[in-house]
Parts: sequence; structure tokens; C-alpha cells
Amino acid sequence: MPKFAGPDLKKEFDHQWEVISRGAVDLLPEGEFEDRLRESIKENRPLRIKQGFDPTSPDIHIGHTVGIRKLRQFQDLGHKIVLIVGDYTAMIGDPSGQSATRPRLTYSDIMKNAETYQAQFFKVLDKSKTEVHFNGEWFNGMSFVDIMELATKFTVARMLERDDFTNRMARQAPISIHELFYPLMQGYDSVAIKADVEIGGTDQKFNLLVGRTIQEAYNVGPQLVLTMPLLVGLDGEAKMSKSLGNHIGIDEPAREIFGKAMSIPDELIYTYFELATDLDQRQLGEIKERLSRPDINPMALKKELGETLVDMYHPDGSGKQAREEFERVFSKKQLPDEIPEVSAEDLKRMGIDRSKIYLVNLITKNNLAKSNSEARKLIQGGGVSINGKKITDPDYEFNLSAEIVLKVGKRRFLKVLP
RNA sequence: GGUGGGGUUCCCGAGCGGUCAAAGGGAGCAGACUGUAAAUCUGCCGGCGAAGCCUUCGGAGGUUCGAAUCCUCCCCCCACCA
Repeated sequence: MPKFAGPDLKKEFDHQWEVISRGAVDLLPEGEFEDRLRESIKENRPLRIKQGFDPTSPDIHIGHTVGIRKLRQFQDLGHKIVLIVGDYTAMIGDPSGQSATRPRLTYSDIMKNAETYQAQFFKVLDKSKTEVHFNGEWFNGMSFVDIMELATKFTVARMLERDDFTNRMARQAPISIHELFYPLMQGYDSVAIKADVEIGGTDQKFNLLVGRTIQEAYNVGPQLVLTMPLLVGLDGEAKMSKSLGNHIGIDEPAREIFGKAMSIPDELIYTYFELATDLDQRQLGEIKERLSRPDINPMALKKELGETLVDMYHPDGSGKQAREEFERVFSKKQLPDEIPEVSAEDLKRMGIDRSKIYLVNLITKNNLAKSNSEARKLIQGGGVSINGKKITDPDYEFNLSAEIVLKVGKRRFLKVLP
């Protein structure tokens, strides 16, 4: 029984199309996407929207949320979200790095990651309306014959059309056979769950399109493809990724999220608002306008960004708090709200005699530096202070008679109680 | 399978018997300036309570007073040929 018809259908379609296409780079195939969405609305048959994640690291970052938030929008429009956790693909190992000696993940690591992934997904998605599958569900049971069967569905020539393979050939970088299987496996996921739409970053475009071919070869209607831009990391250079350390994890403490937002290059402010927050078109326009005004310090916008991001992943009001804390510590150079403390007993446990504390030792034992050498270098480089007084003697020793606050670098603090 | 070229500290990349913890660049860290932005400048950039010593140049042996550098075997990568 159609829920929408005539003018209502058009209105609903226009609304959905606007939401869905916002921020998207590709909506493929052109025309067909609209048609199938319209049909879905008309027949009140929700689309099955797929996105896959390999649980190779334990955290979701705001780069991932670009796609996940798009899923959320589909979800709010009444479509069905199907998440694929790539336990099988993760086990084989992502081959994209050149220095191959990446430690192979054990199955239990993968499952652990998969668990934290799921918890984090549902900070953005509505769990009750989301279907989750592990691709081991279908790959574990496949025989070699099944795999060969899959391999017949695609040609080498088409596989090598892919940009990054072409580039790697040109650069004489190795490409191993199993990498050629990656797109096939991802495509087979789409067969297994009968995806109507697959979402991915623009770097996934090829894989997503392979999915269509594979689906057709298995007589499943080919999926529509929606790509989202890749979020650039904090360095302003590479795409956000945990292994590059240029990410903001959605599970990070409020002050970390805020601080990291403050460290992005100014050029990225708008992009982050656009891709990582839920501001609407009008609000985005406002941001853009304010960024172009010479009388407005971009830092102010960046603080708003930080606040917005914090509020998305922490309880309401955390953003404001994080901002105040930031201003206190970094602008006014005062002490943070909460400083980790060590007591006399803690010191004893570390083997430190409080009547004769070797500063280097105190720093290292409390993980404010990785090694004694690093601690020494920090001291000599002027990065260490006690109660606001810079210490530059690497052999500095002192007697702890009263509470002190140790500061190492820009943001590592430690309160030592007598 | 054959021939040739390679594997150097986080990355790129010099070094080709001592003066090498290993040039140079990048990344990173710290300091100055600032807005935890950019640009710039300075210092650091294997470990050890720092004296000296220890570990490091694909792996294992060997030659030598002394090896990243020479020899042997092995592993891996690339190109061309088959």
C-alpha cells in the first residue's frame, strides 16, 4: 500500500533527495539513483544501505563518521542500514602499506576491535534500526571452487584500470595477487546482503562499482553508489587515519577533541564543519561568510568547531567546558582543572626518594617522557618547569617539601604531593 | 629458472674498512614569535643517573687490531629475459 503518491510523493522525494545528496561527491549511476529512490518511496520499500569497515584498529574517528553520518541520514529517512564488519578481510590483512611487515591481527584482536567498533557506531547510528553482519558469515564457508567462481566474474584488465594500481605499477611498487581479490570480496558482501546502495569514501569508488558488476553476475540487482569526500587529517595533508596519528577519535576525552580541533590548519575549518558536523546549509553559509571577513579571527570559528565536535560525542555542555578549560590552560597559561596527582606513597612505589628527587626520573617514571634520554633533552630544551619556573639543568635534584606542579612540554602536567 | 639492480636509524636517501649513533631532506618533539593555525628562527631527534658503555645499517656466519662498508650462505624486493 503506497504511502506516498502524486504531489506528496514528489514532496517526499525532493526532501529525501536533498538530504541524501548533501555533501556527496558521486551518486551513481546518474538518473538511476533518483529513479530507484522514487520507487522505494512510492512502494514504501526501504532501501538497504550498506557500508563496510575492517576492524583493523580499535577506534572510529571523525573521518569515519563522514560516511556513518550519511548512513544516519538514510536511517532517519526510514531506510535500512546494513553494516558489514570485515572480520574476514581484516584477518587477511590490509595490503595497502608498502612496508609489509604489519603485525598480523589475531582473531581475538579483531573481535575485540569489532566490539568497540560497534559500540562507537551506535554513538551515531540507531542500534535498533541497524543490521550488522560479519563477512566471515559467508566467506568462512566458501570452498576454493566458490572462490574461483567469484574470480571468474571480473577481468584483470578491468581490475588494473584502477588508479592506484596504475600508479603503483608506474612507481614499480609491488601488487600482490590477493590485493586483486579485495574488491571482489567487498563486492561479494553486497551480493550476500543484497545491498541497494553502498556508501564509501571517494577512494572506494572503484570497489563500489565493482560491487555492481559482481552483484549482476550473481543475479542480484546492482547497487547504487554514493561516495563521500575524504576528511583530511589534522596535519592538513593526508586523509585522516589512525595509523598516521592525524585523527580525532570519537571516543577521546572532551579536552582532546577540542585541543585537536584547535590544531587543524585554518584552511580546514570550513571542511570540518561541512563534513564532520550536522550544520545545515544556512549555517554553513554563515561560517563561510565569517571566515572570509578580515575582522574575524579564524581562531574564533575554530573554537566553535571544537565545541560542536565535543558536544556531538559527549554530554551536552561538555563543549563549552572544554573550551573554557582550553582558554585557561593555553591562552591564560593557567593550570588545567584536573591534574593527575602522585602521592608520596606512589613515589615510594616508583623507587623515588622524596628527599632527593631526580627530576629526569620523576618525569620518566610518570610517563611524561618515553625515556630518560628524552626527559633530559626536554629539560635541556627548556620544556620543563616546576611551579612555573623553568628548569634547564638535566641533573636537577630536589627535596620535596611542599606540593609542586610539574609541567612537561605544552600540555603534560603532574601534581606531586608531599 | 637466468641476468642485472637493490634492502641503511619513523619515511626518503647518502655512506662503501677506522675520524659512523651513521651526511642531507621530510616527519616528529621542545623553545622563541603567536591563535596548540600558517610562515619564520633555534635546539633536539637509539638507550643507559651521561663517565664511559651498550644496541642499531635484511638474517646467520667469517676475514680483520677494527665492518654499514670485504667474503660465504640464506631471506626479501625490483627490472629484463624465459
